[in-house]
Amino acid sequence: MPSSHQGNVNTESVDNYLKAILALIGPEERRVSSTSLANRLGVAPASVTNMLQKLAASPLPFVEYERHRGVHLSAAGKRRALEVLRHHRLIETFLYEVLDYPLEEVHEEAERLEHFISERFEERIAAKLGHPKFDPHGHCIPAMDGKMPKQNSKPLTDLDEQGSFIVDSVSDRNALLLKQLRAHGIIPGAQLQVANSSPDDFVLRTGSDSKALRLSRDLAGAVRVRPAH
Amino acid sequence: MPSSHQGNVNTESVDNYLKAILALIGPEERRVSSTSLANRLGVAPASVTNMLQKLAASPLPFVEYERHRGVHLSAAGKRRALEVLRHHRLIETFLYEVLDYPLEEVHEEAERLEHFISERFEERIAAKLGHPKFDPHGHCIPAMDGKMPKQNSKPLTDLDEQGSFIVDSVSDRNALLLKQLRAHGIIPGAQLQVANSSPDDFVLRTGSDSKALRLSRDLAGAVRVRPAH
DNA sequence: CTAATAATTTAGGCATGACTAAATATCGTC
DNA sequence: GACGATATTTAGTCATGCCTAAATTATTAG
Repeated sequence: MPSSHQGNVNTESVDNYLKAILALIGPEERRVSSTSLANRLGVAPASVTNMLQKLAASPLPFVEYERHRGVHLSAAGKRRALEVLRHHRLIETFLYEVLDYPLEEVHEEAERLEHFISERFEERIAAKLGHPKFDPHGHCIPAMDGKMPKQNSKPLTDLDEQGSFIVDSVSDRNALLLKQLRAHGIIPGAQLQVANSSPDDFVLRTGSDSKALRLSRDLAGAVRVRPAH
Repeated sequence: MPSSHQGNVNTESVDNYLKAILALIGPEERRVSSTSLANRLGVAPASVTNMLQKLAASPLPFVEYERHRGVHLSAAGKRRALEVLRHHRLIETFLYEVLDYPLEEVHEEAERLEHFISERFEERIAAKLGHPKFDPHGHCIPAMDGKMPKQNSKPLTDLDEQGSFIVDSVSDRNALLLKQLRAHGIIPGAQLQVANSSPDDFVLRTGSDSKALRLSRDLAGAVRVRPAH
């Protein structure tokens, strides 16, 4: 029987649903549709409905769900999702800093291990790393109480103006893109001079290199930046 | 669908069966009974039969099994069992050396994580630790090719003679006993002067302490020693 | 060598979490 | 406001890995 804290079942699968919902609600906390969850999780829409019904039916449920109206996290669900996200990002940081993983490989390993580490493991790697605030992709690591500072970065594909920016974060969802970005020196903290931005090509220059780069939309879409103050 | 290398299914559960069989066959490689497996794994005997039949029926099976005659590992099964054991012991060493876990807590965490780490993780922690040969309980860590040097230690409860011994290893199966042993300075490498050995009490003196200790059979049974050369 | 006991296997179920196919709701457009 | 497209849910299956109860096979004592 899988572990539970309060009537809730707490499996790897449930964790993944909660994480996916957290990722999809966005800062405005919209309700999330079954289809978008199914896409994100790589399962059939019917499987999503099934799981959501199960989650919503437990006492102290992790989600609020009404049929045909999408789903949204309860306080307990958000707490759990943030805990798993904290695990994920701490593990990524640990793999990168302590075990010298290449950036593009930390995500997959963290994705597996995040479900199985103990509170002690979490605490120990956090201590070893000096309680980091950001993972190696530049994503913020939720504090133990679930607090996350709000984000003031924008996708590189959404800029209104040209100018000087700092790479805030890079997406961890595609190892290949990540490797290419890294090869161009585009990692969190890097400085970018963003020039022309046509809908399909993003032209810029990095701090380290004097010749201009041209990024595909895919590549640029994996980068978030903030103004170089 | 769970990962597989060669027709074999490769789940946490399967790993645990293989590890348990490996532990129970002993150095003489006896066949293992369903009941002993059931006891070790904490499942019903019928569940064991079920699993063994499934394992034996796959192409390139992990086990050889004939009904009513016990089970034994195939070459592939032994390879897999040793790989998981290597994971387990490397993780224990890592938790102890790098994350400063107390000795008696490494086992439980390793037991969970051993099933989910990648080859890369295994390789990286091994490198970080300088390719250790022994885990913090004093157990030998199988090499990548599965080789294990043979053991020349004996249970403290099985000694023929009194005299001077070195603690070879301590059992990891009971955290409480382990903590008590540690409190008495009985950890791998410690020197022991073994005196009287009645069937129920084991009297000895450690290198570090001048007054004699009296260990219960339970406690003594968790210790293996070798002659102080 | 047989009978009782112990070990093992068979049979039938259950929960989890996926799937497909079919039914039903909702939405956007005319 | 109705209709077709799309999204969602229902219904029915399946594999995994566990369970209990009942049947069967082995072992041991007399």
